[in-house]
Formats: sequence, C-alpha cells, structure tokens
Amino acid sequence: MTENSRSAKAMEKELNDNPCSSEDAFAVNPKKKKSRAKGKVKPQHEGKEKTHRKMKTPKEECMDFEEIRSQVIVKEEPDKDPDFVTEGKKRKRKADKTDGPSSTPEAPLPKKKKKKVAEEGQGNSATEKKKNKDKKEKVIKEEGECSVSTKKKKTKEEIQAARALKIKKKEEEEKQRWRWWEEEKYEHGIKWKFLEHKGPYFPPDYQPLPDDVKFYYNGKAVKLSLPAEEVALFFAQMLDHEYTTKEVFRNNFFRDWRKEMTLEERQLIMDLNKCDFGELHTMHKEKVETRKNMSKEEKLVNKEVNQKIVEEYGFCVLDHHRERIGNFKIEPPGLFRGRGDHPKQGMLKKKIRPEDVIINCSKDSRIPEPPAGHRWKEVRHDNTVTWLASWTENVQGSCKYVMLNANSKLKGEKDWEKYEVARRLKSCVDAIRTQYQEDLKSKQMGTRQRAVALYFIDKLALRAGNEKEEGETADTVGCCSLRVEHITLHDTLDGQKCVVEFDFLGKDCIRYYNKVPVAKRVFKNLKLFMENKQGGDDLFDRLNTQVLNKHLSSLMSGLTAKVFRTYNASITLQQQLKELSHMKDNAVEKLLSYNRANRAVAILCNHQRAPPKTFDQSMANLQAKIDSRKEQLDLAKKELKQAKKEAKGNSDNKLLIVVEKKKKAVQRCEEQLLKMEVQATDREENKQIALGTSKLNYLDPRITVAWCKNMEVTLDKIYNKTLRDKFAWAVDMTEQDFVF
DNA sequence: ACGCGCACTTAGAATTGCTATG
DNA sequence: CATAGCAATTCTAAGTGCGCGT
Repeated sequence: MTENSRSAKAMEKELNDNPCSSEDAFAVNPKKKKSRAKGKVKPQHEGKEKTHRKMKTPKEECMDFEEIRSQVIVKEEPDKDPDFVTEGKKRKRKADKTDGPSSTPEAPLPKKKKKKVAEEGQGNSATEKKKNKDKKEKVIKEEGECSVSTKKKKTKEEIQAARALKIKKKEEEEKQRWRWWEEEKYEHGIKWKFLEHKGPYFPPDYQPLPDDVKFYYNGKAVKLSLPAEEVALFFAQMLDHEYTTKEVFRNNFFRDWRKEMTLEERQLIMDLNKCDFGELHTMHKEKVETRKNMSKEEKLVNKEVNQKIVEEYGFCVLDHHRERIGNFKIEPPGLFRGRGDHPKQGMLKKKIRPEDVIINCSKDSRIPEPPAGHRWKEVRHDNTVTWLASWTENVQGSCKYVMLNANSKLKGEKDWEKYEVARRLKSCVDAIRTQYQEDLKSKQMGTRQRAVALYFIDKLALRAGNEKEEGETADTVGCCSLRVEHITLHDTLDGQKCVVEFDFLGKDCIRYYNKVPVAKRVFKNLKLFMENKQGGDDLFDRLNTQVLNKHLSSLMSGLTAKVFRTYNASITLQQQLKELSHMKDNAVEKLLSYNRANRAVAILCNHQRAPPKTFDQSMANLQAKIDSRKEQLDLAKKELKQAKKEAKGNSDNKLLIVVEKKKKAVQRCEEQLLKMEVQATDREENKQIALGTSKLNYLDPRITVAWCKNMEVTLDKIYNKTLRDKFAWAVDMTEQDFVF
C-alpha cells in the first residue's frame, strides 16, 4: 500500500498525462446538469435552517444525534486499510456459497418440508406456544363455566369469554394462514393467476357548512359556492398548523383555491390576508371535540361501520386465498403537505373520481362495480403487476396504487427475496471492498468517483441519490447527488485525520450530519473532486445511480446501491446482538440489549424522529415513579428486618409467613425498580431515534427470530402482531442456528 | 445509451386504540 | 369510569431502480 507515499499532485499528474483516458479527468461532466450552483439558488444552509420541519433546530438536535452516533459501535470498519480482505477468506466464502439455501440467485427456494417433523420432535417454541394456548383456553373455559355458580361478577366472566374467543380466533387465523413460502414460485414476472376485488373505497362526499357557520371576506360574510367552500375548509382545518403561516404554502393554496371559485368569488376574493376562516376553524375543532367525547355506544357503532367497510373493501382474493389490502381507501382531497421546503406545499390535492381510477383484476373475476352513476377510467387485466387499482395524483403527476398488505404473499415473497440478495452480498462483500479500494487509484475519474461513492454507501449506509427535477420537490440529496457544499474536509479534526463532515438533507428532509474519518485515499480523491467547483456543483460529476448500479450488477446479480443498506443493517444487528446480549441476563436486560442493537442500526441508517411532544414530561414522570419505588423499597427492607427480628427465636408460624411475605415484597420492589430503570435508559437513548423503520424494512427477521429462540425471549416482546404477521414466513422457517 | 415513467419500497407524522392507573 | 401515556395503525410522501421506447 504505497498510496500514502504518493502525493495528490502526483496523482493529478498521472491523470493529466494519461492520454488514453477516455474521459477528461478534470472537466466537469458536461452531460450532467450543472445543478444548483448558479445564481438563483439559495445557499444550502439557509434553506436547511428554515426548512426543518417542526421548527426543530437542526444544529442542536443533530449534535445530540452525533453524540449518540459516536457512543454506539456502529459497525466494523470495512476499510481498516491495507489488508482487510485476504485471499483465504474469499475462497472460503465462495465455498460456503454453494451450500447455502440462498445460493440460487433467482429463487429463495421453497425449502423445508422436513421442517414440520423437526418442529414436532424438538418441541420448538412455536408449537410449544400453540400447545400452551390450547391449555390456556381450556382453563379459561372451565373457569368461565364454574364461575357461573360462584360469586364472580358477570362482567368479569364476559371479559374472560371474550378473551377465550380472541384466542380461538387467533388460532383460526393461524390455520387459515397461507403458507405461501412452502409453495413453488411462479415463473418470472407473473405475480398472480387470479385476482378479484371490490375496487377501492371512496371517501364520503363533502357535507356543506351549516348556515350559521360563516366565512368572512374583508369583514363581510360571504356564502361560498360548494367547491370553494370545501377547499376553504381544508385550509381552515389546518389553521393551527405552522404550515399555514408559510408564504409558499399560502400562495399555492390561494392560487388553487381561486381556481375552484366561481367567477364572482374570484373577483371578490383577491387577498388571502383578508379572509377570515375563524368560524370554520372553530366548527372544525368542535367537531373533533364531539367526536372525542362520543359515548361508548356511539364509538362502538362507529367501529362496526368501519369494520363493515373493511370487510367489504379491505380484502381481495388472490389465487384462492383471501388477502388483506393495504390501502383500499382512495386518498381524500385536501391540501398537499410536502415535507421540508416543498415548492408545492399548499396546493390542492383534488378529489379522485371513479373516472380517474384504473382497475386491475382477473378477466374471469367479478369485475368491481363503480359507484352508482360512474364508470372506471379503465379495467385491465395485467398479472405482471401487483396493484389492484391506480390513479394519477394531480400535484406531482405521479401514480398512486392500491396494493396488498405487508402480510400478503406478494409483499412477503419480495421481502424475503430482498434479504436473500443481501445475504448473497455478504459472501462477496469482501471482494467488492477490495475492488473499490483498488479503484480509488484508478486513472479514470469516473471510476474513482464511483469508488468513493461506493465507499460512502458501504461505510455510511447512504442512500443511492437519484437525480431529482429541480423545483418540483424539496432540495434533498443522496450519495450520488451530493454537492460540494454538503461536505467539508478537515485534514485533522478533534485529533483525527482525514475527517469528512457531512451536512445535508436526505430523504424526507431529514438532516444527515456526521463527521467521519475516512481512508486517506478517499480523502485525497474528495479534494480532487472538489477542485475548481462551486458549492452548488455536483461532487460526483461523472457518476449517477444508473452508472453505479450498472457496475454493481456486474459484480453480483441483483446488486444495487440499496442492498448495501439492507446488508449493513442486518449484519450490524446480528453482530451487535452477539456482542451485547448474554444468556445469563434477565429478560429486561435482554430486551434492552436488543433495543440497543436495533438502535445501532437506526443510527447507521439515520432514522430520526421528532422527539415526542411529551418526552420531557414523561421522562420526569418515570423518574418520579422510580424515586417513589426506591422509597418503597427502603421501607420494605426495613419492614423485612423488623419482621425478621420479631420472628427470631420465635417459632410462631405466622411470623415466619410474615417474613416470607416481606421478603417477596422486597424482591418484587427490586425487580420493578430495575425494570423501570432500564426502561428509563432505553427511552432516553431513544429520544430522537426511530427504531421502527429499520425493524420494518432493513433487518432480516430471521436474525430476530433466531435470537429470540436462543435467548428464550418470546417473539412478541419484540414484534407486535403486525410485524409477526408480516414476517410469518421467517417466524415459521427460522431455526435457532440461523446465521444471516 | 439514455431518459423517462411506472411500479414498488421506505419514511416520519398524524391519528386511533388500548391499557394501566388513580 | 376517566384519563394519560404509550403503542399500534393509518396515511401518504418520497425514495429506488427497472424496463421500455427512442
């Protein structure tokens, strides 16, 4: 590794002198749009400061985040320079590859029939659980029966009955579950053979305002036409929200609102500032309030009505199986709320009519009926796609789809496949890393940029960063679309060398702020890339996601930039779990360890959330609880001592029993105290980190299932019902010895 | 070879629902 | 029984990446 001995100058020279290089190493790629540098573009930080949703002050907040980031061991450095990959390793990996279940690139294999047998034999926890459930049910039933004659209250009995029913229902559900992962896969590209559904559910029509609720313009009451009134109400409803104070939002809203007005209205209503939505706003708030205060019965009625809708529209039949639809409701009209500084915020999102909706289903199915008096835009029968209905949304002109729930075969199979691809990456990631380290020295500028980008994507789990149309969306970037202004180079910082300071807005306008020491060669390349460029210029002017992904797919079939995120997330979880959790820990500690491992991933992937509004309060509450429990513990201890004293030398059984009781009380107190303290730690560490996203999208569920089995933790401590359903395939097939 | 649009995943906020607690 | 506090669910915006037509 002589890299260090070669100066940046020398490299430049080499690049310059090399005539066979097909690319001019230093010219900014002319094909690539010169991005935001010129003129009209505001300086990045300004936008950032303003943009940040919810008036977060990004600086402070991200400092916290940064601190946390440095506390957690995120993952093994992939680049511990010279020799982080050995030939031996590579070979071995290749050998492993052939026997892994994931080895065939196309199919995640409908393996496991033998599983059944093994399960029964070993009394594995899934079956065990089921048995337990059976038992429980019986017990409950019996209890229920005899309690009729006893003094137990009827209501209690009813509750028990309901519970038993619930359990039964659960089992029923389990029996009904489509074990698609045990079936053959369809030929490539075919998503289903039969699909039948009722079409999407349309929101109810607008109800006009009562006569006594008035809109005022310039102090005078104005009776608006129905369409204008409806849109006015959208705005009025949001009045409490910060959105409505923003210039862009107000302008967009006003422009679109005026389009809905009659000619007269349009001539009258010229200035949003003269509009008084106060009464509409109040009415809306009252409505919300009454809804909240509905009686139990009313709420129940409501619930039942909703259930009926779900029952009718919420399911489809796909290849003989009833599957839940994810979003069967057409999005109601309203005002578009983009995230961050969205240029289109406040625009009117129009009402969708059946005439806008395309239906997709089987030819031989019962074609859904459009609402009375309407027609569908189109009915098609395309079994190479997974959507049941679609429409074009008017604000961004993009397509919206009605698709299946996450627990469906279609989604589950894809998910499984995703993790299998990531596991395949595991077996060749060393080689890929060696290669991009090598590419950092390439004579081709494009190759070097690719290598650096890949380094970021791998090490920091950055997103790919597709180009975006300027002015259509908020100004956010990913790896390939990073601009010079998004990074700052520090030769030394806080005692570390070659530090890159990242500061940019990523997906959903979430700020990414991180200071990372990088390989020297990466650092030098970055300097090179930034030469003669302005802040608004692309850092990687010779790279985009297509180029990058094309390269990646040549290294491994199915490999794209986002696979690195999945891979690094999952491998981090696995490694952190191994490191942090121990069999001897108690249940609460194990859970904390899991959350910490999960947290390491969330930090890696930059999954942030706004700290809950009630955070400080609830933290204080918890602390108060802890304090009072401590006092209780002290008291209990004293009482125990006292009881012991009294019992000493006295063989009165009663006294002994008292001692035992006190002992138990102390123990209980201690347990509860520990639990709360752990909870407090967990919550504090989680203040602005969202664990859900990685759990849902990045972490191979089999790691979690296997960990639960190994640690004897019940799965529902970690996955709620939705997650267990979504990952049913993993729950079912994962053995204790699973390794990602 | 490339750019664009379609299809599908990933994302945080908002809303709703549930449960422990007093 | 109300209520707070949190977890679950819903909602829909915002990404990624493929494939098709030019």
